[in-house]
This record gives sequence, structure tokens and C-alpha cells, in this order.
Amino acid sequence: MQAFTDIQSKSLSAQIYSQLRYQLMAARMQPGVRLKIRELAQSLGTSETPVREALLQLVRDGALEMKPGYYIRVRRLTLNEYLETREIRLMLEPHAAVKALPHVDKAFIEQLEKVHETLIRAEADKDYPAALLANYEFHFLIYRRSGMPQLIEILERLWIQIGPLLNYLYPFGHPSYDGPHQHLHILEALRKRDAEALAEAFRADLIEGGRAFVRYLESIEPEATQ
Amino acid sequence: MQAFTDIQSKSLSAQIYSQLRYQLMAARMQPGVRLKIRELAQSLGTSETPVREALLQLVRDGALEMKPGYYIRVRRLTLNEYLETREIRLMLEPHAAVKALPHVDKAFIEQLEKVHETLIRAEADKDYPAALLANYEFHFLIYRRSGMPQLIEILERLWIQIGPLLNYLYPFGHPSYDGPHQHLHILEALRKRDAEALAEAFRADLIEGGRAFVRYLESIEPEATQ
DNA sequence: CATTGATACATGATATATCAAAAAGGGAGC
DNA sequence: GCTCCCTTTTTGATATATCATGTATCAATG
Repeated sequence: MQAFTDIQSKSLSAQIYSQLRYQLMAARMQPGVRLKIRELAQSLGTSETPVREALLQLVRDGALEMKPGYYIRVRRLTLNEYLETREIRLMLEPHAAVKALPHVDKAFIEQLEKVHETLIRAEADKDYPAALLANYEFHFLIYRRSGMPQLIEILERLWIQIGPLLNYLYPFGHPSYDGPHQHLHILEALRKRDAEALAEAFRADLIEGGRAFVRYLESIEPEATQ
Repeated sequence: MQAFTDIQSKSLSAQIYSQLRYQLMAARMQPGVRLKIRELAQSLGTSETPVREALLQLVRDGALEMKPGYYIRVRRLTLNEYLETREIRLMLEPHAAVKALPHVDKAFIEQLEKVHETLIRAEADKDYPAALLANYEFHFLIYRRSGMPQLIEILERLWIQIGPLLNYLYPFGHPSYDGPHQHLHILEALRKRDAEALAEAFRADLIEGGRAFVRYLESIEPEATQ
């Protein structure tokens, strides 16, 4: 959870931003839910200023949206918006993984295997929040080894846009594995140090995971006009 | 300039943000220059709040940097940071162009040709600010046709990081064309509707343009430790 | 003359106050 | 019972006040 734990010695607004970002990524916030500056400030025990600053940044990140002058709510991605996100991720995530490859050692792969086991166990237990976190950790442990901080930042921004959708997703259809879990292909490619297979495994994971999104969004789209 | 002209009916902080972003992109701000909230607020005739909000967002964009609690200044990219930026752009910009291809018509190409002429003329006149703007316009006119707003947002964020560097660049070595201008290859690929050639032309333009950056940053690097 | 420490000052961070606009609620009229 | 209009309330936006911390200055001391 690296990215989210450094919540100290930072400005209040940065702390709040990190915290909200974490909640978004972890699907703790439903799309469309309204956020009120005053309420949040009160519940956090701070003034409105840092809360507002945090929210504004999330708006710019595309994780929240703001009706012109008025209210702020968790963004509701349309199917097309989701597809664009996926298209961008398809370019960037495999690349990040390939860049990480030279910095992958045995210990790291074992660490990933543990995280993956956690993921599988969580899914078996239907503990979806835990599964989401494990999935995030699996991916970003790898990306962080790329040594490309800017790229990682871009990817995290994309993930927090998608996070809230996961709320709807799990009840709906969620990870439907028709074969072995894609993460296993990823692990295998890492072991073999096969860059092309690695990139392909990431693409497959993304598309595989995306199917449920697309199905869900298609089923919702008609009413999502607002 | 589309992205920068909608400076009305937006919140003050959004206006200030847009304005600063424009100045960054257009190389109106030197790397390392310090920005003071109070000063800016005064010179803009507003209070500090919206200025601070705008600056914070630019910090998150990586265009400005902030010594922990202390001062805010225009970010100074290291060579490695620049190279990472370029690496990301190399993935995204050619793709954006290819996605734009289906929406390119004759009129649009003529528009691009005009912009390119402006660029060439500006360079001949050594009017570098104008050249920069024309170059920005040339690229983003194309990217905007991709119909991928998120991608464009990501790219603009990358461009405003690089903008300030251009200050140093032009005096230094700047666009050294060893052959025909890369934009001509881009235009040709657009006319032929040749996606692969188009992608390649964008890659070439990026690398070509990047050479001067790299040369400059390498010459500077030793002292840039701070 | 160099060094150190105390004080004044500048600046970003946070809190609070004020404003304007939008939403929500309620009552009068049909 | 429904609709329209007015009032009240809520809320985000902006301005201002306060706080904490880093920086600079300068004098006292060795």
C-alpha cells in the first residue's frame, strides 16, 4: 500500500487527498455519491480549506465530477469513457511491466505470489474489498519496479477513476475466469524473463478483467443519460 | 488554443490554473523560478485562496514543485525525468494521431498546413514564443481529433512539464533539422491515410525535437544536483 | 573576524467569515 | 391534489484572519 501509507508529515490537504484516493481505488465509494465539503471537513475534524483542495484535485484527476458551480460527486463513467481508460492502460501497463522486468528477482516473485494467493483466497471468501486491494497491490508492485514514477502516477489516476465502478461490478458478474487466472501468466512470464509474454499477459489480464465492466456498463447505459 | 480560451464562467481558481498552464506550456516561465502565492494573488487582483488552489494542482501535475512546507517554484526536470516523459509520450502521441486519422479531412489538413507555415515563419523570424505556440497547436489539433479527452489531458500535463525547459532550449541548440521538417512527414502520412507512417512520423518528430533537450540537459546535469 | 543564537520577517497552511447561487421546502391559488 | 412562486436553507466560492515554520538579519561573544 506504499503509496497510501505515507500519511504523515504531509500537509493536511495532501493527507486528505491520499485518503480519498485510497477509498476510491478500493471501491469504498459508489459512483454518483455526493460529497459535501462541510460534511467531510467535520467528519475529518479539519476545516473546509484542505478538504476543498483535495476534492478539487480529485476532480481534475477525473475521479470526481462537479456540476458547474454546484455539487461534487463521485464520477460516473460511461461505457465510452471506460473504454478510453482501458485503451490508455493497454498502452501503458504492459510497458511498465516490461520496464520492471530487469529489476525483478526471485524474492520479488515470491512476494507477488503471496499477494496473488491473498487475492485468490479473498475472492473465494467473497471478501471483495480485500480482493481489490490485493489486485491493486499485485499490479503496482510490478509497476513500481519500472522506475518510472510519472508513469505510475498516471496509472494510479486511471485506477481511481475505475475504482468506484467495482462496487457495481462484483455483485454483477465480476472476474469470470474461463481459464487459469491471468496473474499466473504474468508470474510465469516474469520467471522466464520473457518481455513479450509479459506484455501480452498484462494485456490479457486487462481485457479479461474489463469484460465484466463492459457488460455491466452496456446493461446500464440507457438510463445513464444524466 | 481551444483548451486555454474557455476562461470564463469558470471558477476563479480554474481560470488561474488555465492561465498558468498556458504560460508554462508557452515557455513563459523559467525552470526554478519561485512563485509566491501572495504576489500572484495581488498581481491578479484576487485573494490567495484560488491562487493557492491553482498552484497545488500544478504541483500535482508535476509542472511546479514544492519544497516540503516551503516554497513553490517551477519544476526543474532532470535528464532522467525528461527521458521518462518522452518515453511516455512516445507511447501515447503516435496512438492519439492514429486514432485521429479517421476524422481527418481535406479542410483539416489545410488548417494544419497553415499552422505549420506559421511555425516555420516564426522560427525564421526567431520569434520562438510564436513558434512554440504553433507547434503546440499543430500537435494538439491532431490529438483532439482522436476523440480521447482523457488521453489529451494526460498529454497536456506532460507538455506543461516540458514547456519551461524550452526557455533554455532555443538559445541553446533548438530544432536542428537535418532533413525536411518532421511535420512534413506527418502531413504526408495524413494525406495518404497511412497509419503506420503517421505513427512513425510522430515518433521521429518527438525524438528529433528531443535531441536538443537531451544535449542541453546533459550539459547542465552536473550542477543540477540540488 | 568568524560563529552562533535570538529576533524579526516572510511565506505557506489552516481556519473562519462572507457571499452568491442553487436547491429544497412550503404555502397560496387554482 | 397539483402547480407555481416565494422564502429559507444549503453549499460551493472567495476573501480574510490566524498560525506555524522556515529564512534572513544582526548583534554579541569567543
